[in-house]
Amino acid sequence: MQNKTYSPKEIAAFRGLLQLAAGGRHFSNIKVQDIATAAGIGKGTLYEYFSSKEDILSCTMLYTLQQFADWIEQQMTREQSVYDMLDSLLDALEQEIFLPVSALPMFGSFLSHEQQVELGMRNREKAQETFERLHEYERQIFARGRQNGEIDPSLSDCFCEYTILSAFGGFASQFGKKAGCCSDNPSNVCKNMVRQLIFRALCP
Amino acid sequence: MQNKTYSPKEIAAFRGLLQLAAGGRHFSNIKVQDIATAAGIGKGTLYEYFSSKEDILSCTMLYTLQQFADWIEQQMTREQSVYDMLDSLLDALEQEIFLPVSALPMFGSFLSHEQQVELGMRNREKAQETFERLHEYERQIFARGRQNGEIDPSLSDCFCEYTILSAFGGFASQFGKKAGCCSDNPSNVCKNMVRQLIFRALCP
Amino acid sequence: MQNKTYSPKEIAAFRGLLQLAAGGRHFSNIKVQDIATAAGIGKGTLYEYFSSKEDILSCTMLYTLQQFADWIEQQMTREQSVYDMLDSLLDALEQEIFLPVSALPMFGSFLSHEQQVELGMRNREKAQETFERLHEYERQIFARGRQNGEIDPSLSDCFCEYTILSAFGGFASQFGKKAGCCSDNPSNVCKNMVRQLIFRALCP
Amino acid sequence: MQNKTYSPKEIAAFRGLLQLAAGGRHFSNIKVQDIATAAGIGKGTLYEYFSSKEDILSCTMLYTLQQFADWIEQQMTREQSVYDMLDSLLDALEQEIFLPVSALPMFGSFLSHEQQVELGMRNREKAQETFERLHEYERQIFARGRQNGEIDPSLSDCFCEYTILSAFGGFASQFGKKAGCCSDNPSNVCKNMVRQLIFRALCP
DNA sequence: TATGAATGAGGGTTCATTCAT
DNA sequence: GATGAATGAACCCTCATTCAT
Repeated sequence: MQNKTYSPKEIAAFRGLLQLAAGGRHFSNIKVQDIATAAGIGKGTLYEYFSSKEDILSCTMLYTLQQFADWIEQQMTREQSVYDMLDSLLDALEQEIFLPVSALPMFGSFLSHEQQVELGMRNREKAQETFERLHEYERQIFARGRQNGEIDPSLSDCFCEYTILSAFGGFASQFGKKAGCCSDNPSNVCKNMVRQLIFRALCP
Repeated sequence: MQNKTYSPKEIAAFRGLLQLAAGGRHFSNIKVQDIATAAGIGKGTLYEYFSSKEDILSCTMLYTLQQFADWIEQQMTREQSVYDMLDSLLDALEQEIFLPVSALPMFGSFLSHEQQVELGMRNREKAQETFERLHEYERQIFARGRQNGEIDPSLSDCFCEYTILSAFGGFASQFGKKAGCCSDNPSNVCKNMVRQLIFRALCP
Repeated sequence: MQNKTYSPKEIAAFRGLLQLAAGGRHFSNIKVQDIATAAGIGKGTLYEYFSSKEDILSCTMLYTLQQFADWIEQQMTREQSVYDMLDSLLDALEQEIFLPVSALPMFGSFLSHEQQVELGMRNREKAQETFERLHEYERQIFARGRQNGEIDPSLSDCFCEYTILSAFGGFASQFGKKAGCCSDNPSNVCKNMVRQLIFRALCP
Repeated sequence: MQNKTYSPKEIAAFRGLLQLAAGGRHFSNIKVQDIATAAGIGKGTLYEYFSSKEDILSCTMLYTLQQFADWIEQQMTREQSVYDMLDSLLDALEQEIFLPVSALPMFGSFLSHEQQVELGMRNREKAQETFERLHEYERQIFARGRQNGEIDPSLSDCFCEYTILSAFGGFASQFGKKAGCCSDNPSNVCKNMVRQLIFRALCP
């Protein structure tokens, strides 16, 4: 239950990588030197904490998943509606509280399924545990949404999840393009679209 | 207006690359030798037709965009509802008529925005032209949908496009995972979810 | 029974490595680039023929063993005394017919026993076969020597082999020092010492 | 004349390195961390006493040479035959009194001549002095052997030295292979072969 | 025209050395 | 004094690109 604690250098590496990923670069195009520079540490130092470049990715993803799960857990204690929670999430992403929004794709289609499966080589158990934690929260949130009348009770958890992931996937994609099709404050427009898509798709 | 015609070797290269991308591999992880092998031609031959590995990608994307635009154009001549057209599209993707469905992410969030912008190095004009063709079709389709009562007239083109791209992005992502959260025929379940998401998000 | 045939590039690599080893450098101190340069080919080319730096060593050793076994086989057909054969061997080494004499240590104490055992990873069978061929020749030569009255019949094959390896080991070691303790033509003095050591140790 | 005295940490480093070398590993394959671990001290501490990895080797060699010269000097005071002294030496090596026998190659062909020359960077004078001491003892021992009728008077010091070095080189090499060609107590067999080779080669 | 052998720039990784504690 | 975390030069190896055939 207790999350692993990370050394400052490890966290620097995580943040460095996420920052680079936020630039839209694929992991294959990110050099170890880039991560080191972004983290403000020496290249060799990375290998004191990680066994390989792949390991950096896998640990970064686990770290982020854990941060995200912790954040969700905390949100769940507040008595808020599903859509309020969604707004909090959009704000948190934008403020890069636990993840630069632009790094989202790294957790989605950016990774091949194989890579996502391999994610855990070193962390398989922790990752599995965290995934299950997140799934459990998800189930609770959807259940609450159905009770509140926010989510159409006829919709399956599977569809709800697909809706949300798609909306965020599109969000990150649009966000990356900065301007998108709409001209004034792009961030707000994007957020509104995410909110609207999810609302329309899930409301009774 | 006239699409460039491609030699058999070029088409072999396109199909080879799309086939590899369909495996979920990112372009950076695909070797030139892999493309040559998948295309059934020699590695050196690729360089007779393309100036670089990047060029292969950019030409493949243009080729696919053109194929897609041609397909849409053809569909538009038929008097079908927007949702029928959507079904045709889902079938076409599944039958890999112009694009292995799993290669879709390569055209979406898989590519950084920078890469998408660079797409055209060699093909900028052609690509721009084709994008505009597609946008024009899109506008016509959305307009038709609003007239038919299939699309809520209060929704902007921007939101409609975002909805459709998100749904397909999620589709490709789920498709790549083969099984997904739902057990029986995954392809049908996926298609139903795409259809349902778009319908619920756009209907009046 | 048929030795593998080698491409010109492979042979160039073998000769390049032996030439470097002849300089007395240990394998760990020889860079892949050094081998490539000594062989007169590109660094990348080496990896078209060998899977790793270790593989270059292991193949070079097998090649040399085979060359040596072939040479011995050929010598055995001539009706010469054991000491004449010894002289031929000393000459052949000096003329680098199959091995620069200074590279001899590479086949002796230069390599740890573990390395010698691992020698064959890729070539284990071929190496074993060649070692056995050499052992068989050795037995025949010692037997002939005993019949000729050149070798004391009371001496075991084991002691004879130890004597010869020690003498050549010392030879290579002295040879490497070029001058050694004796001033005029060092090569001849060395050769005479090898001959004398073996003769005195083995004669009846 | 007075040997340098060494601190306990220096001696720990010497012993650590010799122990590792006894495993048959070449100096290039031994990491500084390995030496530190084998010596039971911190890696940084090594650099308090030695200027570089090379320096550790060079000092270890000088240390061992001095230990050896002291041992020989002590043996010379005893009135024993050359062959008795040889036996004492074989026993001492086996009991690792001043040098693990398996580390012998490091002092022989294991090192390129260049390395042996460079040995003294920091210790050139001390090393030269010790070498000369050893040479002087050697001369006295050979002279005594000739007087005793143990060594053929017609043999030069040069040949005698070559014989002994070769025999020990072969000894170390065989020793490293543990089993060798002879099955029962390998150590005894090896020692017997050394003794026999030297005896047969040098006796009148 | 089509090819793949050859290449070397560039990447991931190791490890001798330094230096703050 | 003793340490080991931090470092980056230098290594092995990959792979996009070229070019002789």
